[in-house]
Amino acid sequence: MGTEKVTIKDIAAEAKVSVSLVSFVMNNIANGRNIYRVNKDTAQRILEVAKRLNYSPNNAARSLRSGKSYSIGVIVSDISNKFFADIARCIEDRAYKYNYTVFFGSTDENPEKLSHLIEVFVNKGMDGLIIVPCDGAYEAIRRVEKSGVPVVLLDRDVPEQDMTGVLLNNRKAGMQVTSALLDNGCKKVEMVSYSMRLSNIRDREDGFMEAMRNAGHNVDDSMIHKIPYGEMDKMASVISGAYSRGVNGLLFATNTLVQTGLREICSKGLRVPEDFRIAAFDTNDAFELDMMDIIYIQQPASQFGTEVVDLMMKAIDDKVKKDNEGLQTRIILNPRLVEKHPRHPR
Amino acid sequence: MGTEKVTIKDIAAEAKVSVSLVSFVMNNIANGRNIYRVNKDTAQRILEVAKRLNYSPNNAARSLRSGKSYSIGVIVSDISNKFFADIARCIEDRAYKYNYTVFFGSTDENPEKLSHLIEVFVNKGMDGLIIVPCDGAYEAIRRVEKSGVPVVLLDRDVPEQDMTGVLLNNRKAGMQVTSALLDNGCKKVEMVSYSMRLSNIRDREDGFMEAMRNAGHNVDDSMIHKIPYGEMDKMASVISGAYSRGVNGLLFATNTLVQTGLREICSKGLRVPEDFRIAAFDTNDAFELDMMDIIYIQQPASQFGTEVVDLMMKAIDDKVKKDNEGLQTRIILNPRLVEKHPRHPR
DNA sequence: TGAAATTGTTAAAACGTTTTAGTAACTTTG
DNA sequence: CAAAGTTACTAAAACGTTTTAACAATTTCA
Repeated sequence: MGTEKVTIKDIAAEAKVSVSLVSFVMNNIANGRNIYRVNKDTAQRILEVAKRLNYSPNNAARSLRSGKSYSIGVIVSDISNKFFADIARCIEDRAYKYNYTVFFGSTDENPEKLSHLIEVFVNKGMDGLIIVPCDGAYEAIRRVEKSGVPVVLLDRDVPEQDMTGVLLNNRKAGMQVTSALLDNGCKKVEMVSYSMRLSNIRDREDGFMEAMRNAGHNVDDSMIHKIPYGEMDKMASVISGAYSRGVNGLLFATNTLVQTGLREICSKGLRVPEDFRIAAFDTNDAFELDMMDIIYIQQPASQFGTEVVDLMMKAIDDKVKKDNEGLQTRIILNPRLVEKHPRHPR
Repeated sequence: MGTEKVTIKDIAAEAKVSVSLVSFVMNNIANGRNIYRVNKDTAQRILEVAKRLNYSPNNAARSLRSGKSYSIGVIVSDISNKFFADIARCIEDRAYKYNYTVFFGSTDENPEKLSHLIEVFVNKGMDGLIIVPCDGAYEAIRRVEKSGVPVVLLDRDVPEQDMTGVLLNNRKAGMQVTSALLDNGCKKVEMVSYSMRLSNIRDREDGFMEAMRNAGHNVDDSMIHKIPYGEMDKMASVISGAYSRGVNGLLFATNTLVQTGLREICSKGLRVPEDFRIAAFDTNDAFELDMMDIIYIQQPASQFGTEVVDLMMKAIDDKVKKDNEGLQTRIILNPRLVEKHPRHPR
């Protein structure tokens, strides 16, 4: 019972041609090219038979022969984080258009996990890797790229080396969101960030500093509170410290930070926006709740997805053509500022 | 430069044996069996060489020859929904233990999309499909199962046919959460649900009705407000209707519904839990915010993941053994009630 | 002691594609 | 009208595994 798989051979028999010809037609005519000068009518006949028999190529055989897997690996820090989940879906949709499939993996900001995932994905024969770098994994990323596997960075940069990637203009975003806090009447603004050395976070911090300076504030490092990743319990003292210093505007560097920060603020019985006005980067299910009074930077998830896949396809293409050796492209996307002030703040 | 892929042939040459022997060893000895009576020492030597050369099997070749792809497809309604995202990660982790890889797809509750995904996944040669059924796609699911592809249901049942699957005891969950609302002093409780015919939602509704009856309330259908999927604008009138009728407890059937419901409640300037006490199923980033006063049913994501993958592995095994024809297993998980009442409600 | 069973190993076919190197059959050139 | 070129097609090798059938060499059995 069931799917007696129809192969290229069945089509060849049915259409009374050789398997080679069928292969040519499937690969080239179907895509608009005709570098193998096949007769128009024969090609048509083959395509018709293929459709009638409901042919679908055997991926394993195709991979084996061509050495390509028609799949890419995507390594993010946490696929269940809303920001990455949204991008993941866009990547998937875009890759589907190129007939590529996508595998996902999460590092939890752990460089060993990242190295492990790179190894697993390379061993599976992925044609390329889209990577969200984490602190301490830069060497591993450089190594796999040097070994000839196309790599495209996402969301964050790798220091001291130009690599192809798609990033947000985080500096600009940091300035925008800080200015918005100040414009909303905050006299004393501080920032809560991670201590990890990640390009996106550093750029957000720089943007914050610059906007503060531009607004005539004296700025120094003590205005940015850095929490080590995984030590969220430090948030309590950060919040109470800020409150005691009379801070009335808080900028959080990521959606995970703002989540914990808000929880802390609530559990202390403090109010938003009366005691603290809140601003953050990325989005979060909670922001959708209209009760939230918040300013945040929305990242263009679907642009991230399409651009990063397009870059990857180009990189894979260039590789088989041995073309473009050592050329890097980087795409910088623009942030979008969202201000939410519910009608009934109460 | 780089990964000159080492094959079984290289190992054979290095260890001075035939490729067949290497294959036997890799497939059987490595897994503890020795059905091919290979010499212990030879086997050891081969394994050592393999490790030294950092061998990793070519998946395409292995698939091609064996007819198995060592991959499974997972079709959920929306992979960016927190509930499914959490389960997805657990499925992935569990499948990895069996050396299987996982592909994901989202239906958005659209039966055509589901049929399409089934076709795509089957054509890709998946060894089995884990499916969250959506309304109207039951025929397609039965068909693919009949055609011989192992199918395991997740989260929801398919009516009028026993199929293998992992489900929550939604009836019990509905009773628990309704009782909790009543215990918290709600005198008049109603439910907001979807109009889709989904087993999990129907069971939750049944549980609600039963708990209400048990508590001595008169119940009828008008106490359950059914919103068509994708017509969330209907929420506004549901909320204001409930408010005008003096309802003070609301049970939402899913995390998407409660999200919209809360937004609506806030934007009307109503308060939680003073005006409405809120209860729901599934979780959500927003629930993590401690400001939320809410009662909800937590589903055991990691159990869902492990059980569903284990069932799948068994189904694939049974299939190659032509064993177990027509036998169905279903696993019913237990809900966990969470009550969150923040210390500083406002 | 000779036949039968067991152990350890290998050769070779097969899986479904892609791609190289060819070959007829025509058509164009000089 | 022969040489060169073009068009339309094919045979066959290759990709890296798994698995069947076979074969020595050794051990067990009667």
